Amino acid sequence: MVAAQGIPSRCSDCVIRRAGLCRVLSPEEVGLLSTCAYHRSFAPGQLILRSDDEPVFWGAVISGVVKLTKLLSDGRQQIVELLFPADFVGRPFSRQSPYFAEAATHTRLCCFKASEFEALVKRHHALKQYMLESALSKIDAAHDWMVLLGRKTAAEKVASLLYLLATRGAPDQERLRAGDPAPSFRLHLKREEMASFLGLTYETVVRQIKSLSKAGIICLDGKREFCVPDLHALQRAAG
Amino acid sequence: MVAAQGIPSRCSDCVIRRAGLCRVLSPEEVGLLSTCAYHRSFAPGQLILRSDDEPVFWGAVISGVVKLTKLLSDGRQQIVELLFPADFVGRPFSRQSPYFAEAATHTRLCCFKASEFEALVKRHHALKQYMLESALSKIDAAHDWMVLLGRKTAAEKVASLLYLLATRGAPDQERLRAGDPAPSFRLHLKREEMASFLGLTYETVVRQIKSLSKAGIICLDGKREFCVPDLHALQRAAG
DNA sequence: CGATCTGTTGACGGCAGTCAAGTCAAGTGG
DNA sequence: CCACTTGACTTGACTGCCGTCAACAGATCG
Repeated sequence: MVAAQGIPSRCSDCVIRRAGLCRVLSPEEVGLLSTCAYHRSFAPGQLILRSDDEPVFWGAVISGVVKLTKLLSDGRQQIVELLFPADFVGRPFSRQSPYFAEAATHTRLCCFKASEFEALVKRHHALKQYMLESALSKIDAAHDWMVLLGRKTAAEKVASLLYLLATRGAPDQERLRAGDPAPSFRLHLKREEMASFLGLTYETVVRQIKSLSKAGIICLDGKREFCVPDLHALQRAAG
Repeated sequence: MVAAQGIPSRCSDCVIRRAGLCRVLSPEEVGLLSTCAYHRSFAPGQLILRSDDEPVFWGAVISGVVKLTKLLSDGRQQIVELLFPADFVGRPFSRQSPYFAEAATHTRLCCFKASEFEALVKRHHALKQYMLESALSKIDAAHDWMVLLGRKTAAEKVASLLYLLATRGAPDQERLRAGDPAPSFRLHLKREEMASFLGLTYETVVRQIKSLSKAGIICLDGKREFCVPDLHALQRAAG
């Protein structure tokens, strides 16, 4: 765990005050949480949590993208989840983190002590209800991703990821919706990270992006800027 | 949903009274639940919940194995989870089931009304805490399976599934542990179901089982009876 | 300027999918 | 009891998708 300067947070004017877990907290509960909360920044590639470590803090993503990864003993790696702003980082009620959490982009977290958060969850039922419903949603998302990993072709996998990032991976105002006039969006992941999330190699990701681009389903502007002329076409390509 | 005879349950002498969600319920809470609980039997292959339907009941597995499956629009299928005795069946706090639930073996469920169970969860904090912790565990398991689907070879996938079934898929007293003297255990899944869970075809599963058997890591007795001479060897073969 | 990181492209090969045929056991019905 | 069907499983031949390996291009940076 890397030492970092703690900046006291003021929740009332926080950009995620009305989203994620903070949304369900009453002003008093936010006050309680904010007494032990502080902000931290992470550079791209920087480790946030180490697998098997006992985490000392958890947090909420304020900005940036966090990837959760697991390793096989011989080094093969799989990204198992991507976290976006307002998502919760950490695994309550376990002594060991089941995965590595790593900043994919420059990332800001609102952190709080693990023990104090667990106590808060146990006492505050709206928060516990939120944690439960959000865990159930994450199970649904994991199941969807298992279908992708087990049954989709490389082309469908890449299309699925681009669709996900276009519709979910950006701040609300930047998200694409059906009918939008082909705005571009920025890809926050490297080719290698896309591959690691999709169960592919990065060469295959490169080839499939090129193939989608040739088919006119996406257009590239540089390496990281995409536009999607027809969101439905992308969705169809995703299977 | 197939009509079936309801049999009033008596929880106190139920085989799963001390496991799963029933374990965390006080006698009074069990009493409350049992007023709306009834047992149902399902034949192998019989549908329990249909994807996109609004479920009218949820339940707990008393005996048997339940598979949760998802479909792609062209019919490709993926099993996303297997449920064993004491596991909870259903997706609370959602109007639509995200998957099909189907009996893999002859199965008995203890069913209760969806609405009454949700109300019970909202009021009883020990139950809500159990549902939360069990949801978080299921996320961990789903993540592990994503690593399998994304990164493991066919041989490792089959070995992983056999390891899982040997150590988790049987009633407590039949589970294998390291050092046990190679007892045999019964495989409850068809080759096709194994393939569907592993992201493979059933021909590949057949070939990999044969290959593990030739390597002496497992031995076959008929098609469904397995023994594992060395559990560690199987674990190593699982990657 | 070289070093490093990220991304691209091509050649080649192998793992696992596809297609097809065949075995075996359990049922079913005359 | 036998002929037939059905479902589960096995095996072989072939193919192709995607992984592997290698070279290279472009950007960034000290």
